[in-house]
Amino acid sequence: MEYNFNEIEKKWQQYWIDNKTYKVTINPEKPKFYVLDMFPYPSGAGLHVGHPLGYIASDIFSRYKRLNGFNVLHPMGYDAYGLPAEQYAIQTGQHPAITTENNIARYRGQMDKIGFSYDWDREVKTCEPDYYHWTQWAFIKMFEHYFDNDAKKALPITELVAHFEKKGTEGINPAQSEELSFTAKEWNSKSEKDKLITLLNYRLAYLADTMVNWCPALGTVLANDEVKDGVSLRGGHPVEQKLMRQWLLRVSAYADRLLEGLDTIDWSDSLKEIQRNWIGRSEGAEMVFKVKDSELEMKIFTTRADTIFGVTFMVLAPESELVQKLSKPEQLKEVEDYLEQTKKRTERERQTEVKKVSGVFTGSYAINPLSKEEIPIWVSDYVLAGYGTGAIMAVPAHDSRDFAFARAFNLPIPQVVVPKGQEPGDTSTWSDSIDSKEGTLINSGFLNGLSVPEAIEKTQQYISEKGIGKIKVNYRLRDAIFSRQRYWGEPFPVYYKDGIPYMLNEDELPLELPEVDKYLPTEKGEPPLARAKNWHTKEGYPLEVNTMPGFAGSSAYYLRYMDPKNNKELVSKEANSYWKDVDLYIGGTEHATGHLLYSRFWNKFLYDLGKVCKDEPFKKLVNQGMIQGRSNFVYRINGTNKFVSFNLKDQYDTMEIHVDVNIVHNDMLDIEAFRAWNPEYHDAEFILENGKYICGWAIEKMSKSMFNVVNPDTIVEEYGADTLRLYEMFLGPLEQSKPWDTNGIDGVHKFLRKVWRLFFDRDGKLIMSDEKASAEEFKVLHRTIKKTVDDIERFSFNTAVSSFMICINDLNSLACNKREILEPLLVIMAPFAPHITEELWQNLGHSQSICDAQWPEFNPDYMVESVVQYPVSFNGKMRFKLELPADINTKEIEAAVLKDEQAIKWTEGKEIKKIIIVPGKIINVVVA
RNA sequence: GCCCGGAUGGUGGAAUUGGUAGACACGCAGGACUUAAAAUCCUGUGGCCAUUGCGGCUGUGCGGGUUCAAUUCCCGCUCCGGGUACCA
Repeated sequence: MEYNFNEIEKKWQQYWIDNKTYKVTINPEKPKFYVLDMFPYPSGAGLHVGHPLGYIASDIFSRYKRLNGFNVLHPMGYDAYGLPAEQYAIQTGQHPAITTENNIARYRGQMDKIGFSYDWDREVKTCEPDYYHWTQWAFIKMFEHYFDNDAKKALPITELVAHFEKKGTEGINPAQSEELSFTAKEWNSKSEKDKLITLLNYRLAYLADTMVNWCPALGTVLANDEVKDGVSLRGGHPVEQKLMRQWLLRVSAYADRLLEGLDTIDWSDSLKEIQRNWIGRSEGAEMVFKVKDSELEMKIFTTRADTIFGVTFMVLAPESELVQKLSKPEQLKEVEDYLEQTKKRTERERQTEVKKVSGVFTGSYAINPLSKEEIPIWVSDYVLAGYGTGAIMAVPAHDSRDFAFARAFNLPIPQVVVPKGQEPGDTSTWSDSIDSKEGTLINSGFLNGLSVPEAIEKTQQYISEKGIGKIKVNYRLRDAIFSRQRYWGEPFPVYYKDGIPYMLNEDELPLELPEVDKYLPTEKGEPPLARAKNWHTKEGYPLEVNTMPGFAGSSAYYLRYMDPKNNKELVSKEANSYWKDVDLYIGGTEHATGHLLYSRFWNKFLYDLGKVCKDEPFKKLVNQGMIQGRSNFVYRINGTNKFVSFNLKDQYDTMEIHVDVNIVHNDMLDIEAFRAWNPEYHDAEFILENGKYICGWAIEKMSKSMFNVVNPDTIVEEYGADTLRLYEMFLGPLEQSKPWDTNGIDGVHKFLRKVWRLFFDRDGKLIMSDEKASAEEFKVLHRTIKKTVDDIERFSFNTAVSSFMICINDLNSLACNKREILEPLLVIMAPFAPHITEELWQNLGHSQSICDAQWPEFNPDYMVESVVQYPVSFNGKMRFKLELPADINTKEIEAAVLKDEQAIKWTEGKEIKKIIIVPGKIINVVVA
């Protein structure tokens, strides 16, 4: 009987379903372990071999933990809302719910064939009302809370209101959009409407007019993490800045906690670094510059207060409100022209034309609070409205942007910092600003002679005392825009009364997504939901027509898995206090600044509410690398239908053509399949080398257009799921990106057949012996157990697979068929190749699934050696090996080496200076 | 520009704490079995030199350094990948 993977895999996949092998429930008797995969967006293309890489790794870890006595939560679901389904709906008129459901079914089918140990009873789909009920619920809660900077947590907005009623804004420190200050009397005299408008300034979910990334092609706004290089991440469409009234989440309030939390979690350094950069904390000072002959003031943020004597002009962002106020009548026309001109530039142009200096003088002057000098105020788009205060003090000598600007407009460039070991220079000869992070202050009044850090300290002290400014921390992280002008997303639980937003009652949730006649904006340009009939409350108030963005549904899904059927709350106390947090999260780095930041924010908010018991949701995170495509090429001789093999192509004038990698094996073209692949090639002729047609290859992105997409189904059919699992792991380190290359897959498949033959003879008879195993056999087994444990624990699955190969090769040469050895071996291989091990396990007479077997304990006694093969080196170069008893001491080893014949040959005529002996490891003889 | 990774045979990769570089696998070459093929098994396989035997030299992107000993640590570069950017 041969290893019939098709039959075996089908059999066990059915067995696992029938026996609910992977169903998991709360069990206080056992320690919990939560292994999570980033759930997929079910696209129309189905899974390709890159997707399961992380799933296989997490599955191995889950099974490993289960065999070690843990109660393992290992769920899967779908991030089902999203743009592609809607785009498709627009084109075809098909309801996105239907295409999404179809795609999910396809994904599920593909995943089932790989033999994952998911508890499918816990499946979630973000587009189902039972699920988004809790997305909407969380939104209402955010609306009803504000962030208290002193308590460093979210508190009910009612507490803020109570404070306002008694003391106004006095003595309270809330996170806010705009710094407001009013007395209790002022608050109490506000109208109800005014109060509600004012409160939006504090709510964690709030409505505001903000500059948004508007993507005309997608007809929606996008969050910062959905935009890259001025184009949408999805589709690559241009994005422009637009002022719109939008829902936002006050993520910035949690900036400090998001930053500090990174120190407590086990994520890769690079990922933590990406998040740190994205949060972008910078300490500095906020300073006030008075405007000459005016009551107005300019507020700026700087990290380099020490360079204030080097300021020769001020710059406002074009979007700043001060621009209008500060522009003198004689300059107004010019300023307005400039604003018009910058408005026209898209974000993309603004970024690509970084070097192009532009700006306009307002006609106003500011007064340097320290030097009392009058300095001109300019407007330029190199200053961003969204960061700091939207205004800067320009220090041209020590900032390259300010330098370029000063040069372009002939503004003075005084040097104020001299780098260590240098003399003050003539700035008119400079081609760029000079670095000023270290050095000594000059031309700076009372700061002269101080070092940079001393000067920063002294200036900050001075401006605080004089009330010119204050020390301030700024963040790059901005609040997340939460509205999308699209159909296929969660509806907001919001209605409007007199233009003011109100939340639905919790008992009215979920607010289900309505049907619409078309998935397009209305004539008036309103989002698709405005087409829905009866889209208002019982009382007739209109409901919100925006929907939530993609990251809404993925921000708390890991909590829902703990208690997926609960219709009273997101997750019960009981379930949350048992499962707590995700112990291992595996997914791609592409979510570093989106999902992984938002869900940490979302979780921290729920933590503040007391709904979850952990401040950080994902204890350990591992990024799997991307699987790239490996394309194959054929070479057609120009003007013919003749194809020449790779190594002969230089002799002809050829054209490189992509060929479907599925009809190429080990770079060898299946000529018949090629002829059938495309009618154009039906009569193709070939120039072969050694009777074969060899294809060229290249590493490219896996995509349909390059014909290099490989589906897991194809591999499963040809080699089986166990081979696919082993091979994806064997390909290399999990975290590394690598091309999919099937050239080595025969090796792992051959390995599984060897395993099979250890159990069955040629006639399919089980050859299992109950004889006592030899010391040698035990040594092989226990060496493998130890290696496997070490490798799994450090996510080095590729070396674990090779240790299995070594083990099987060794047992083969020992002709070992002893139950004592093979049974534990099956258990340690089970996480990697669950089907074949189940089958063999059953053949050994077990009636229970191998999933519930016990992990064999490593016994070091079997590893003890009586002799050591010492490598003997001379001056660090290994020359020969010397077998010595393991229990002799250093002196004895030295003596043994010195009298060894080969050692004598190497030391002949030379002086032995030293002999280094690391017992059990190495001997190194140092000779002159 | 800045930050973070990485570079090892023809290929994917291994070497976990500074201690035998190239495990394991693919590919290739040769051989066994076979009428033949497939499957399977055996041998060899970093490079150069010597191959009549032992063997010798060299080698982990490049150039230095530390050390008895460096793929591993330090300094300086080159190239590749990722993140990020008029962030004041």
